[in-house]
Amino acid sequence: MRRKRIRDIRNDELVAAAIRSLHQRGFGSVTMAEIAGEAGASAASINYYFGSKDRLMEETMRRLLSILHTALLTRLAEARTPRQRLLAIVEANFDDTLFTPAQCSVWVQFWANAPYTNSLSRLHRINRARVASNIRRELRQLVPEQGLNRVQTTIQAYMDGIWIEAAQGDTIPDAASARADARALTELLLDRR
Amino acid sequence: MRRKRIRDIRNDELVAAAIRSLHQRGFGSVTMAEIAGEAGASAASINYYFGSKDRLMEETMRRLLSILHTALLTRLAEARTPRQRLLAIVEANFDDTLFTPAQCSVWVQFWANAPYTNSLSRLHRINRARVASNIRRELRQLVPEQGLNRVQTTIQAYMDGIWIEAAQGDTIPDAASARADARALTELLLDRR
DNA sequence: GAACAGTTTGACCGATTGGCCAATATGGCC
DNA sequence: GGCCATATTGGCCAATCGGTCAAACTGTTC
Repeated sequence: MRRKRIRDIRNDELVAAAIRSLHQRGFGSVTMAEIAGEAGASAASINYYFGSKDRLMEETMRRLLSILHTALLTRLAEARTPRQRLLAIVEANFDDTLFTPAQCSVWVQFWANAPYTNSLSRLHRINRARVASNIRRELRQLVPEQGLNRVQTTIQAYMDGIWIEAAQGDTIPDAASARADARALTELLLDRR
Repeated sequence: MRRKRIRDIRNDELVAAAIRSLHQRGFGSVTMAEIAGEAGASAASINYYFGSKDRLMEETMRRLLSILHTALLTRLAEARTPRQRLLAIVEANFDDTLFTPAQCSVWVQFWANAPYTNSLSRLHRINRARVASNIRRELRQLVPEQGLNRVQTTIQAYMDGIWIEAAQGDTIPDAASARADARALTELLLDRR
């Protein structure tokens, strides 16, 4: 077994610290010193490993996207029909590894700041388009053409809205019931349209 | 007719400039100089009229809430049945005066920053609770008790998600079709559950 | 233990920002 | 015109932050 390089260890530590710090302080006011402190390191080490604050933010967002991607692949592996694959896509967004207060919070922050940071904007646009494309691919075999666009938009808007609600923190997020609710709405849209 | 006081004129100008600036630069990076420049004034005048940047942000959010409230009252005045009142609440969120790129953008910024600013947090929590309460009041007469919670959550999540999509700017928001889509989803939830 | 690549940090710098203040301008009112 | 409350701004300051750099530390290899 290969030894883990220090570089990889520190990358993981700093990204994890960034997620916690973003959740606590917010994108607009979080500082490099806070993130470094959260990771038990110094602010300078962030520049040593990532080059700049922006790059750390970019890598943090890549981490979230990677978690979503992993959850999606795991669920897709067991899906056999278009209907099952669509539900896999929807439920992946509320996977236990993804639907936590801190990560929902960070995701909302990225939504708000993506339009104003080039690197984040690219990642965000690509991910959004990919999710939309995945949903539409399955929907084409499930609903008539003229309703496809609206069903896809509705599903995506609902998922985004649930994340917002979770990020507000007025209710503790429960991934399992979030999946059940999302599944219920999706099936309602499929069967009754 | 009373003459409009200069104070009121400047308040309106600066809040309008803040909305435009927030849309263009984002909450995290907008500066008092930019907002003042957008309004054709100096940065010091913001402190003269609002006392601080935070207070200007608070007043800006109050303005958005006020626009929503006005749109809601206008539509509620013509609603006679619980079903009509529920649709009035839903469609008010996509009123022509509210559902613009700039305002959607600003609203998302407030969502992201509300947890980290006391004054915004209060406003945000109050508004969210009020909208939820309004929806539930009508739903109680439209759906059975056990489904009430989920229908309300679904409607609110959908509306938030549509605003997020509009704020991303990949599609130009069309208030009329947004109302039609929201109405369609609401009616689907009412009739088929 | 010498040499070297990789790692870590304290100290510092330049740039930016929000807010303050004194000075000036404006405009009604007698 | 003179007076005064109101309105407006340029200049300034203290604080903060991201990023640089040289120095120090660590561990591995010969």
